[in-house]
This record gives sequence, structure tokens and C-alpha cells, in this order.
Amino acid sequence: MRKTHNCGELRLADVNKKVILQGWVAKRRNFGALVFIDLRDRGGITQCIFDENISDQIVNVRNEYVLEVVGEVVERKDKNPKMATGDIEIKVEEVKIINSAETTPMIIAKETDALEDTRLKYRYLDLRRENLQSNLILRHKVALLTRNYLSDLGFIEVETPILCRSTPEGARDYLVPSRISKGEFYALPQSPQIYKQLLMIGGMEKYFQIARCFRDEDLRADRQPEFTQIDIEMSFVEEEDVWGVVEGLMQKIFKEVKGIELGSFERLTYNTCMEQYGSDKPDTRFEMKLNNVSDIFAQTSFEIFKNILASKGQVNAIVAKNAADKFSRKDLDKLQEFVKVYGAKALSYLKYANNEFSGSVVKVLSDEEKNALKERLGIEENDLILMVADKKKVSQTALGALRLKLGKELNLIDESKYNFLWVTNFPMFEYVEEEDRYVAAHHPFTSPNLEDVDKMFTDPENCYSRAYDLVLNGYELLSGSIRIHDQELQEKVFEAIGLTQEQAKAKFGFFLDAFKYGTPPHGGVGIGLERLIMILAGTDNIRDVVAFPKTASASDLMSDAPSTVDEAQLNELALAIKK
RNA sequence: GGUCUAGUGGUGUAGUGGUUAACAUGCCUCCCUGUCACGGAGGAGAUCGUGGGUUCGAGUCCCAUCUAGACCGCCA
Repeated sequence: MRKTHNCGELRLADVNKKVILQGWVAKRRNFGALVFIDLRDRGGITQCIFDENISDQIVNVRNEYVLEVVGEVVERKDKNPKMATGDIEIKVEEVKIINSAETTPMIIAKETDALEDTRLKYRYLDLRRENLQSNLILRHKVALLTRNYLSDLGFIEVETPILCRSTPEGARDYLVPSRISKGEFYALPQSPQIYKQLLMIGGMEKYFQIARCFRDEDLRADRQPEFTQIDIEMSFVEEEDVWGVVEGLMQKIFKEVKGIELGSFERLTYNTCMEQYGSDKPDTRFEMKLNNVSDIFAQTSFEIFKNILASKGQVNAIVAKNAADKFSRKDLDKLQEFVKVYGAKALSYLKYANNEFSGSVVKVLSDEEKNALKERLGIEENDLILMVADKKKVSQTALGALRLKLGKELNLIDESKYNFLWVTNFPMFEYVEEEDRYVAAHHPFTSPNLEDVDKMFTDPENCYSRAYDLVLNGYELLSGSIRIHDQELQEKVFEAIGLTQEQAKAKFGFFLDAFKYGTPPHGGVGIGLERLIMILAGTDNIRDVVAFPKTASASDLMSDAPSTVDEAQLNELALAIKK
């Protein structure tokens, strides 16, 4: 390689050095006989100056041409404090046009104005932008830190299969038809869950993998169909051991990447989370907690609240402090529509100003009820009370979502904070109405809390598990659990979710067999790498931290995947497309 | 599966049912020796996502459809 430096590293101290740079033309400023070219590579941008002796050699050079310049580093006459290399420039003595470039369909700059579909179609051009490059470099750093940290602790990285057996529970699998066994399919792994547990049975004791996972489900701003997990599993451990490893890893990453010393991680149970924040992944960077005010309305004559409470519903409230004047009737109607998305039938509100209440439910609530609310919620001048009366879960989640929306809109969130929160004691089961049965809330290999084992059949609603999530600033950063290592207990869990022994055997037979041969107690986590990088990079879009992401409909605009295939390919797989 | 938003020169946007569809940027030509969002003069570039419909007349209104985005469901 002839290149002596990258385009971001030269400083005043390098003046008089003879250098060779190679890179792309980011910008050309032409003064006739004198031409400035900003040359860009992964390292940054350096200004190159072409005087009358050489400028005629680059008259045809346009943006994104690839150049080699040979020249001397000189101090600039007029320095540019906005550039890292702004004190110097290259006085070009020789130039070689390595390659030309057509006019690009988008402007390649730190802040491009191109919309995302354009950027995705020409992703290789978008990747030349500083933002995406620094995000990918950040991702590399975090992966490297992770490997080193875990390796130092005695973890072994093991690759697990991408072509797996389909598992019927949980997320939809991506399927891959088998050519050799016609009519049969592999599935791409939703996570290496079963394999990493088998590695524990296989005696690896401490395993990790930076593992690609695939889920054929609809996308979101923080969800791609293929994504990467920092997958960790350990034998002979309990919760504290796993959490200690994860906290150490996060502390290391935040220290090295952000220069931040993380404090201790807070912990809340799932139920407390739902009660206080209306979410199992709360953003704890601001307050505005939920209050269950159902008891205030125990004797209410307001029919709607009365009926909801009679059918075991709840009335929850949040308070937007000193913000009543910021919400017009129209604004509040919009909030009403917002909570309906989450299944709430209505949003009740009360404004408090000049020592009196006004608002949607002011006439139907008694003075006693309003005073009780005022006292319970610590209402002061210009406060706004927002209430949702509904089924417990609807009331909580609707207000939880509203809390987050208001936190953002009222600027209550301290963006400089990184609030980690362990959420523990998840319910073991979740009731699915359509199927009239309980399913595993996490996955069926999660251990129930030992004191709740009996409740699996007598009181599944109140049976809790040894599953935990780590939440960072409102994002679910990881999920994990202590697994079942006892065959008998595993069979009971299958029974509790309505799987007969035969069904369980058909679905997980090899896995259950393995449990017979001395399974160590074990547990672990899967950390969403993209979400971690998103937060570190300060973006709320997962596509900003993936080199070649998919659109919301799971297609790749650049390669136009997925695509149809030849009839011959289908024939070879014994497949036909249904018309 | 559902709700909402958007689709107009290469790119990003404006556009009240009525003249030749406007602006910025990019692109092309020319001028310019200190710019860094360079500046100046001129120029090319759009069947307004697609298909129907209403209307004397549709970028604009209606229906369908496609694409992109956000959210709900979904994501053990």
C-alpha cells in the first residue's frame, strides 16, 4: 500500500512531511487556476490544494472520484477550527486519478437530506457517510471488548448451527427447504437457546457467542428480521453470578466507549414495574409514575368507573406537573386517541388551576374523590391528571405508553443518563385466550421460582419465574433466565403449558434425552447487540447500526431480496408455489 | 392482519380543482488564486408512484393498488 496516512490524522506537528493520501473526493472548490479538494477516507477529511502548476490535471475530477495525491503537509493560511485537520492542508505535487465516479443519487455528507429508501437502495454510498462509518466502528469496538472481556473470564466462544430444527413455540421460524430430504425443512435459529443449553450439558461451563438470530416477525424501529445477540450461558450459577458478568461487561463497554463509570444497577420486580411505569421496559430517566387510585373510587357514583372496578379493573393515574396549560382540548382529544391504540376505551383528565378542577370528569366525580386525588397525587397549581380506567393490564400499559410519550414531548428525559434496570420475577405463564391455555411467558426451559413450583397447576396466574430482563433507557437490552436442569421439573412445565408427554417428546425429544445424563444447573442471557449500539450511538433507528438492513416489510432495497427463483430450483427442492 | 403518515426534476421539498408545475441543492458550460455550506453568469433536467373514477378541466377530490416510514397485534 502506497498510502502513508489516512485523511483524518495529519496535524500541525506533521508540517513539512511528504505524504501520500488515497481517498474519495468529498468536495471540490474551484477558483480557476487554484482548486481545493477535500479528500475523504475512513479516517476523515483532509484539504488538498492544487495550484496553477497542477490544477489542469484535475479539471475533470468530480465528487467521489478516487484520487491519490502526493504532496507536502503545510500550515494553512486560513485555518478551519471546525475540522480536525483544519490547521493543515496538502500542497499537492503529484496526483493520480485512480477511478472516476458517476454523479451519485444522493449527497454524501454527515447530514444527508436523502430519505431512507434512497439511502437503502444505494447503501454502499450511504456507508461512506461519517455517521454510518462511526456506528459500524463502534459496533466493532463493542464486539471486540465483549470477546476480550468474556474470554478473560474463561468463556469460550462456540459457533452453533444456522440450519436447525424448527421449534414450534415462540417466534415464527425462517424455513430453509432441504434438497436431500425432500419435503423437509431446516429452520434458522431464533436464538441459539437449545444449543447453548446443550453446550452446558456438554460440559463447556462458560460459553458465549456473538450470534446471528432470525425471526420471521413484523419489524419495528428497533427490530430487524436478522439481528445479533451476545449470547452467554454459564453452568453452576444463580442469578447473581449471571448479573455480575453482565454488569461487568456493561461497565467495561461504557468505560471504554463513553468514558462513563456506571453505578450500581437498579432492580425491580416485573409487577412493580407494571404498577409504577406501566411497562416491563420502563424508561426510568424521568418520574411521572403511575398511581393506582382505584380505592379512591371504591364508593363512586360515576357509573363507568364503578362498573370497571366491579369487574376487577383498575383506575390508574399519571400527573403531568405544571403542564395543564400546555394541553388544549384538542391536544387532549389526541391523547385520547393515543391511548385507544393500546386498547383503552377512554382517557379521563382533570386540570387543576386557580384552586379548582376542570376537565372531562370534573362533573361526574364527587368533591371527596377530587380532594382525595389532590392529596394522593400531590396536586399543585397547573397540574394535569390523566386517568385510564380499564382492565388492569390495559390501564397500566396505556398509561405507561402515554407516560413515555409525555416524557418525550415535555422534555423530561435527561438524555445524558444511562439508566440500567434489572427487571426480575417475570410471570411464568401467560394466558392465551384464543387457545384457552397458558403458554410459557419466556420460554419453556425457564425455571419457575422454586417456591412457586406447586402453583404451576393450582395458581398459574401467580406463578413466577427465574427470568430477568436488563432494561436500558426504555429498551429491553437483554433477556435471560436460570434454566430448568431437572428432568422431572421440565416435564411438569410442559404439562402445565398443555403439552402431553408425547407432544413434548416429538418437539424437544433430543433435548429432553440430554437432560437425563447429568445436567448442571445453568443460566444465561442474550444481549441485543444492535440495541446496545443504538443507545451508545444515540440513534433510535436500528438501521443506523446495521451495515445492510432490511425495510419494514423485510426486503433489501439494494439487492431486491427476497426474490422469485427459477422453476428449476423449485423442482430440485420438490416445491411448488401456490397460486 | 390492523391504524396512521408520505409518494411531484438526480436528491429534498412547495404547490387554494383552472396560464408554461415553483424553490433549494445536485448536474452541465463559462468566469474566478484562499475556499471550506466558496462566489458570479448561463443552461439542461418532471408524462406529479401506478390503475380506474368524478369533472368542461385533476399534481390537487374519490376508489383501488404498490412502495417507504411509525405504531397496534406479533416478537416463547
